[in-house]
Amino acid sequence: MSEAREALNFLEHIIEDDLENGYQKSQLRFRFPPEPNGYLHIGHASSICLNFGLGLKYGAPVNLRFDDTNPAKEETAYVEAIKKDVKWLGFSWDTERYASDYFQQLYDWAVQLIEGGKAYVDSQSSEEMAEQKGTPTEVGTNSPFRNRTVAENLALFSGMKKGDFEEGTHVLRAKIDMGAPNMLMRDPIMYRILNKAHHRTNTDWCIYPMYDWAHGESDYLEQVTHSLCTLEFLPHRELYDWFLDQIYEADKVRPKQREFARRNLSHTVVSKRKLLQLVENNVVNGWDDPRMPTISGLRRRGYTPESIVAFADTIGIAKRENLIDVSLLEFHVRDHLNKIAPRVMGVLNPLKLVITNYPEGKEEYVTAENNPGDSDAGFREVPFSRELYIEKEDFKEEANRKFFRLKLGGEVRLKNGYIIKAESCTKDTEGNIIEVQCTYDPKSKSGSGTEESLRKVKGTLHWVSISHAISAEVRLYDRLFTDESPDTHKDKDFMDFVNPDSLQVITAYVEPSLKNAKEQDRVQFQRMGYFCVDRDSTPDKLVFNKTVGLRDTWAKIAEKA
RNA sequence: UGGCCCAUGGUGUAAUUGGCAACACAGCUGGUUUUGGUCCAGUCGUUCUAGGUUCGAGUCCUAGUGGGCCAACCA
Repeated sequence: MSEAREALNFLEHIIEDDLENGYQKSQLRFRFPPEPNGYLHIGHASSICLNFGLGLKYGAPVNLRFDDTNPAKEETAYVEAIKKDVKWLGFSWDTERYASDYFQQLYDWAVQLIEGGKAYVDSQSSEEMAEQKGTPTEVGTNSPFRNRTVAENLALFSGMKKGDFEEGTHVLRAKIDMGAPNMLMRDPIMYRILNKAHHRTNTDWCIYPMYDWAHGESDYLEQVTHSLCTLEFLPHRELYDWFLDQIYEADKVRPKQREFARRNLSHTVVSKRKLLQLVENNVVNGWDDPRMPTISGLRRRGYTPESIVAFADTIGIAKRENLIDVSLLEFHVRDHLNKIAPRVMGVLNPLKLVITNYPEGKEEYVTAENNPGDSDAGFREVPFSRELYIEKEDFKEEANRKFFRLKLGGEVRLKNGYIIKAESCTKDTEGNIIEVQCTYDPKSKSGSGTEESLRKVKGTLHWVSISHAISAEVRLYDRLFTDESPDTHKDKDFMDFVNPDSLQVITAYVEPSLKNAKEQDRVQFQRMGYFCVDRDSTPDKLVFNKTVGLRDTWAKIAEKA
């Protein structure tokens, strides 16, 4: 059997090369390293799928490491939320680590650097240091403290650790090259004084390592082989390697940082800072608002983890800039929900329909298929009566041939029920249609096997029996931003593009089988879309979120006309 | 006035590493359908430009063009 060669992304090619050049497969190790300063979003999901996917592919462990080197912004609540999201996506980490686990080791290594003349304590203000840093086109100048003696540096650094100094008075810097073309190599800061309690180490420390000093060394301590991050860290790689050079021992695995392009989703923003802004300005109702591109928001919206993983697999990973259309994400959630979501009937925008020749007071049950694509899904009974609600958009007094719905004198089938014919309608004083009167063919009942029941009519409408229906709050969502790339405009702030109509709350009428629906239950309201039960739902009041609509060919036809 | 990264259909990614440019989505046509859904069949369309190396270039080289990143005691 010949097998087509599997398509690899560029990171997999790098790993395959490493495997050929001496790495043992058993040495492979990855990590997902979020900072616990916010909630994970769809971009992180992509990174999670990448790292954990690589782990699965190569049978390699993947650590979940919290990059918690800045106590000013980090909280335990975020740690818990992040763990929940990773688990929900279906991944398991090998060990749970924290950069803060390594504070002592990092400190000891820093002392070693000082002793080797590779680091010094600078006692200038940040403004002074920024000035000496130069610009991308101009070299920097050395700090007047650059040549402090080892003894002096050691004493000062130890004083910093003991809390002898105020914040901002001293920092520890690596002694590299103020003339380096790479700005990050111009004597980068390794430690700063921060009199803040850390969510894990509390007040044990008042000096904290910077990202660059902590990250690579953490990778090294965990013996991570491939440290994957986004492209904006590319210039950090030289520094990552320089720091590793200072402590690397030849018998250990030497981690390598490699960079990939961040995935950008259209009509949203994926930046913790900007998402936080949306939350703080009450543009949305919290991090898990169903309009948010956060994993918690997508979960509440009704997305399945499977659909998010499938999305991440489809878009792949590369180094070029990208803007992925959110409709691809929507495709994947439809694709999955189509397979698993039970079909039910719900009328979102009700119009009363009276069947004039149906006996008053009569009620009967019709049999409905739970999922036409899944023969194991079974059937249920739905109550039918003389007075029903249908969708307002499904009736017009007159319409052309393309309108496969109800019009005066026209026939249509009520899903799982009877064929009806619209006879007349009633309007209010403003001319709005408020009721439609129709007649039904008693012999046309679905599944009855009669000749009439087998008749083909062009349209099929969903409906609910008014006296049996349950009213429910339904939250409809539109794109959060009107622009496909709201945060890429130089002259405008992304907040200028917030869609004022991104949330619409309506009262809908749903079939009684939904009475005991539980939070997170996902259903398809036939012909309308996929919906899930929100956590605001109570036994007395059902609340649904619209996850995504069905593919809507009719909308395109209507648009053309 | 510097260094580095990137460029493949409308979108996102592939291309057996120099050998017939493919997959998914979107679009369009038709078929099936008691969801204008699903499913099925078909179809449209691509290597930024100019040189060079080569029997052969999306892939290698040079130049150009376009886009991005880099001057936080953030990560």
